[in-house]
Amino acid sequence: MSTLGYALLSLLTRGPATGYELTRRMKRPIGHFWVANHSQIYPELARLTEAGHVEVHEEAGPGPRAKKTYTITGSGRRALAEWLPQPPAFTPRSEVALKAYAVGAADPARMAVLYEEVAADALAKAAVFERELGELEDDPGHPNFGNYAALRLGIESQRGLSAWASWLASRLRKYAGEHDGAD
Amino acid sequence: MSTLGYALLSLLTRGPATGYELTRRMKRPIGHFWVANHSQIYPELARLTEAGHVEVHEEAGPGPRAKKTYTITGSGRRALAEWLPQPPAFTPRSEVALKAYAVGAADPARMAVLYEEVAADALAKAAVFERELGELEDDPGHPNFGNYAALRLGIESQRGLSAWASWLASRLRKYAGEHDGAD
DNA sequence: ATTTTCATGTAATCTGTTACATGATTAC
DNA sequence: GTAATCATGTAACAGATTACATGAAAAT
Repeated sequence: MSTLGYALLSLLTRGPATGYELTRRMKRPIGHFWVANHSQIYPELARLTEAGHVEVHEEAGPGPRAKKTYTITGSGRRALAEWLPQPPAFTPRSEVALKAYAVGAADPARMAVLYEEVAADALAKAAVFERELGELEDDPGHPNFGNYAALRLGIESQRGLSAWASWLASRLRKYAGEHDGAD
Repeated sequence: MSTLGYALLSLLTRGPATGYELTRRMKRPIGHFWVANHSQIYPELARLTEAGHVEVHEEAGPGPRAKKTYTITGSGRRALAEWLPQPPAFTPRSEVALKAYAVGAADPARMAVLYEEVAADALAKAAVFERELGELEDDPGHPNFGNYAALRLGIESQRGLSAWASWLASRLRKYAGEHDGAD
């Protein structure tokens, strides 16, 4: 099964939902860490249904097609519980880091502006996460502890990114100041 | 142009290379932040050549085909210099965070083991980056400053990840201790 | 009246992974 | 002699993005 399948099962542990609702749930807070759009979600839900990991309840919908509400099954819960403790796959693909690697190929003053923006954006994101965190409990027994744990990772990451971007921006600013007009 | 194209141009700012060599250069240190395999790289080099961003020099190769050495052109440098200061795209897709979000659906003792491993792996990675950093200069004027900057981001990220994973592991350990046998 | 929300799907395209395929040279 | 390294490609498949397509109900 694909990671998206597990992501949908994870969302369905919070309660039954339609494909439309899952598309929205993919945004807050899980969308900060995993994104998918409806054109990916609908076919994946069909696959999960065929595999017996979810069950569908159909009703008359607002549009031309039936509204389908999905519920996670025992088989779905078991599949999720087996996948979770396995070492997470990590495919490094960070455009921020890639641009840093190539930073010498661009104008340092312009790159300083970029990293000042990156630092500010990261702090703003951290603040958003912080606000969301305030509504949750730091208790592994609470059903929303997963949201809490994921948000804490987000805050940690964004703060680290902001600190790094500030450092790089100041280095580039200083260098640009020392070398402008002279080259 | 795709991000992979810019990644290859970035590598070529460090000097001419064959597709084979670029495949290896994609590993240390850039591969910590951006990965690609040769089956992606060869067609992309053909596209870059057609676009005029790189130039090819052909020689007799060890195998049945000619060995091709690629050099970045002025057009390639310009394309790279224009791309770099633009806000980096960020597609959140973190399996670690996704698993944290669903942590309540698995056995807490097993998940504690997972996050202890994640914490240890992250520290090990940070140590590798640290060693690579030792050979580089903290000076924007130095041609390898990009490597330095990227590695510092890697160290920052891995340390943050490790701290977070340790926190989560201890929370889960404590919870598992309080609740084992009782459920 | 127009826009947003709810609701579901398909098609085309792009990107990325895994596997297949060839063959010389060098190291063990 | 066997394995690793150097070197380049293609094909099949999987995963993700953008665009196309429909239509009711509610809000502005």
